[in-house]
Amino acid sequence: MATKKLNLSDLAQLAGVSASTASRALNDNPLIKKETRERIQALAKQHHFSVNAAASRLRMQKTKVIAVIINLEAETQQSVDDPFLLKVVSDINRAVNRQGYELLLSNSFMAGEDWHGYFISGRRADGVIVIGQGKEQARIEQAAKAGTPIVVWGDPKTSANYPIVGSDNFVGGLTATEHLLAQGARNLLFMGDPGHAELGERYRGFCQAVAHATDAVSANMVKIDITSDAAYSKINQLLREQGLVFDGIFACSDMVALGALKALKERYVSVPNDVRIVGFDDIAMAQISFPALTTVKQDTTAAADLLVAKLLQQLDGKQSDSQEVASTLIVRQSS
Amino acid sequence: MATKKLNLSDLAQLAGVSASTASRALNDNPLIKKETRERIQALAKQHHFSVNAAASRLRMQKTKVIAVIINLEAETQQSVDDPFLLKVVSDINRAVNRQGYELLLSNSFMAGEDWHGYFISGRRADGVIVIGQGKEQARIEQAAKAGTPIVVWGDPKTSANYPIVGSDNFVGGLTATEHLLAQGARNLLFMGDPGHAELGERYRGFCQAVAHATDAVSANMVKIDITSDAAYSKINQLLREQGLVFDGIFACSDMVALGALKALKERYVSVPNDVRIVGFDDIAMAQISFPALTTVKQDTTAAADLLVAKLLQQLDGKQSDSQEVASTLIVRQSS
DNA sequence: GATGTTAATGCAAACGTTTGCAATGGTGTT
DNA sequence: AACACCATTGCAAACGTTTGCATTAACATC
Repeated sequence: MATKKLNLSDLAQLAGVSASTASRALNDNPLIKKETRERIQALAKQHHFSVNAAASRLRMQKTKVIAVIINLEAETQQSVDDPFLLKVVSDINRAVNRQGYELLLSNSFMAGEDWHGYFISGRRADGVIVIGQGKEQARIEQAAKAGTPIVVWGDPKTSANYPIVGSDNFVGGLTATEHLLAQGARNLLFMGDPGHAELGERYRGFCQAVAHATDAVSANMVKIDITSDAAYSKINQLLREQGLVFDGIFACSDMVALGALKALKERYVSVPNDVRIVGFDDIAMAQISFPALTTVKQDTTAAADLLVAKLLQQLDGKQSDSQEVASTLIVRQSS
Repeated sequence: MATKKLNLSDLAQLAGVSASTASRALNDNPLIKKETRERIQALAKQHHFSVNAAASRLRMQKTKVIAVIINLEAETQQSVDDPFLLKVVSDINRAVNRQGYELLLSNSFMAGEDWHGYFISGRRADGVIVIGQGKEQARIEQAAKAGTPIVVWGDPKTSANYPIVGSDNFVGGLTATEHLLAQGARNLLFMGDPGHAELGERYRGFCQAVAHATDAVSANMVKIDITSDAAYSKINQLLREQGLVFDGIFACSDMVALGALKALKERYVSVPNDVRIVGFDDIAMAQISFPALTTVKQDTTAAADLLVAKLLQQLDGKQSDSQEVASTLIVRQSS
């Protein structure tokens, strides 16, 4: 049990200096004589002193905190545990820490409508990273307009008054679909929800590949939630009602792909012989599934670094724009 | 673009009252006449005013923030993206928010050695939730001894000076193994790392089931990292060097189980006919894998609520003890 | 020896809230 | 009419830093 709360003045007194000297010493300010600095720092360590962040933030007008908002529309229970989302959070956490910032994990529930008010005016964070554009960007736009330093993980093609970092979803969808065609699929199925910005781009890529195909190709789209459950039931329903009317699936996410895969395997449809499947994201499960899943890998690590870098730029008053990170097709056994 | 930073005094001036009245009004203090309160609250909303959290925390000596530390020893890149860990974080986030607290996501890197100094003395959080006991509990113990309000997700059987919430890993391991035996397995394999507190308990359950078996049973343990990759290579190695010397696997986590499953399928070992597999955690993938994975489900939602409740109790000065949450065997096709 | 120069440190204000206590005005009681 | 009482509001201090400016001491310059 600590005896009492030790503050900067107490520490200064112990060292026989003033609070200002102690403060400067702890911040390695060269104004203070080197040996004094080291003596005070040693004393601080010895007494387990640490600066009161609340006081420091109040005085400095900056928090050294970055808020991360997981931006899901319906906050559907399922999509929250999509491993991909959480991978993104994890990578951002790393990137944020590396820059000496802390990560405040938030969601629509806590932050409410007025992000600028809550985070920035409320001095809870210096900037905001939003994961997922969602279907409506009103709140993001409003926050940006209010002057919030903000960056978004989403589809960089979207024109916006804030920078967006994400994969080239169009090209990703295009190459995935071209791959399906090259593997001999002629009756394609897109599974996902094109109303969602990023998924819409993937669908556009899908359509373009189909349109430019040399052979006759049929293409369908089924709009489903981005969960493996939804994909599983949908495929079951299709097989039941229409039989095997497709021989290639481009799933908007790996979770969707894996749900579809399971339904097919249960009905003894051979993958990749009867149906070829390509997913998106390259979550850990993709290479562990059987057959291993062909997918479009998103470079979340690079993206996280970019997101943080662009946010810090804004904190420095500089402008920054949207940027794409590479997405690469990883061919495995499912196609 | 907001005109200028609006503070409480400004708002008070706009309302024609003093800052103290405004403060009380915003906090719904019944000292203030109801209509005055509502007038000020409306004014605050209208002007997008929000309280400066830094100042408030400084004055109140509490932050309304809870820090969550993901406590991985080697911080192995792999285990960080175990979906289960992130599911726990996600559930805790929900529970924390529900109690009106915010979640500061941290890790060993930021927090350093002295958790009490960093979080509590540093006024970054009011309490700490640690995910994972790890192999050495020195830092947790030290923080608890220093008076940090702290709770841990881990194995509740461990005796400690801080409350631990987690599944009954022993019983979980026991029932999983009994199930394997009941399904006819006689040559069992435990995959995991018993040096890890929770996994050690699961292994103890495993051993007990083996010891109490009526038939002659062989049991082996392979110590591996808790990743699907490690499991995959290990099973491959075993098959190559020794052939199929087991007919039942109890994997310490679903990720490990799925890695093993893949290796078996690739070598045309039939699951569950030749080998039965049981995992642990019940991550989303467990029911999507093929065959669907039998596993021991951990009730992370209930655990998260408990963790937060116990932490808040400590903030109220009350003591709280370790507690187990139910773990239930979910039988699927892999056994 | 007076003066300018530099290095090191201290003083005091400011950041924006919250809250104990005092003050005000109105109402009811005797 | 004097008093007590209550409801409502304001005053001012305190939370613990950081930093512009003033201060001090030491030392070199002319």
